[in-house]
Amino acid sequence: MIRRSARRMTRQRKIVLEELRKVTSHPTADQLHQMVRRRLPGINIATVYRNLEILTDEGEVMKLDVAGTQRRFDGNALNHYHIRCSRCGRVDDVHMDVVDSLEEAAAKACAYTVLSHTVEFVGICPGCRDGN
Amino acid sequence: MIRRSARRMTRQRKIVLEELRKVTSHPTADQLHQMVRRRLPGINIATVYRNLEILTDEGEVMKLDVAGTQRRFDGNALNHYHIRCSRCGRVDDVHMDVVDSLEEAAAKACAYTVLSHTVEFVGICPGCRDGN
DNA sequence: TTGCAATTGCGATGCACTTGCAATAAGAAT
DNA sequence: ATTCTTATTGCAAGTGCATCGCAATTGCAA
Repeated sequence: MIRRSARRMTRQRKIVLEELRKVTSHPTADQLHQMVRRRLPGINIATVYRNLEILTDEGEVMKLDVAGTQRRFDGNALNHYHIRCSRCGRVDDVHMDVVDSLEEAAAKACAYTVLSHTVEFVGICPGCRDGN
Repeated sequence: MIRRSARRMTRQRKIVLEELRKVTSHPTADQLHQMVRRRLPGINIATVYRNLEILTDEGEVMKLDVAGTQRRFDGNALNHYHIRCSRCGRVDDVHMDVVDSLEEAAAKACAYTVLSHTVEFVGICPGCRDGN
């Protein structure tokens, strides 16, 4: 019988999750590493990556593979849309309804079994637009 | 006066574009490199990358920065949606209408100037589903 | 034909992420 | 509490994709 290995709630994993949940920004792994380091100075970046992978796997957090740039992470695992600033790379949530009907439309339009969808908007953030 | 440098249609650039237009798949840079190499054995991968960058810039082709995987390229620069197989990584077009109203909704829901959007579906392709 | 900047090929480099491995430490069993 | 198993960690080295510096080449306008 295939048994998935028991997960342990290590200090590292706990703090990675706490710090990610604490912010509404979408930090990259190394930004989060900096944040976590303030509470756990010795933690290694590889550990942060490994835990983010596991937490994503468990559905606790969300991995954002945003267009061609560095991966970012989101403490909110519910599907929601994002917008990325094409000038500074910043990523924000877009507080609009998720359009689940897109998936039905896609299912009709291709031969795949559709599982999920993501929407990414690209634009200019207020900071960049208003010149800073 | 700022003058963007004059572009030259080199043999390399021409063939990169032709090969990419020739297929409906969404090759990665190195897949395209292989294809181009059959006609131009000496071409370097860096040249392929540079040309894809320039052609994207000119709106001739589209760069697909698909979720966390290797970058892919699309000979069709008009906005359309894609679906990625979560098992094999293959990417296909989804022949459904582009929902431009998403951008209006996003504009209302955040403070950005919205420029564009992309939708990516994730699913299981027929080949993987039907067991191969 | 000439001049020259855009482009190429090549190797080196960068960057983000992953992995192998020995040491450490959760947390279940005793 | 103590023991035991094995998941997890820190570290360093490794990967893979993409980019860069530079000298040589080549479009192409004059």
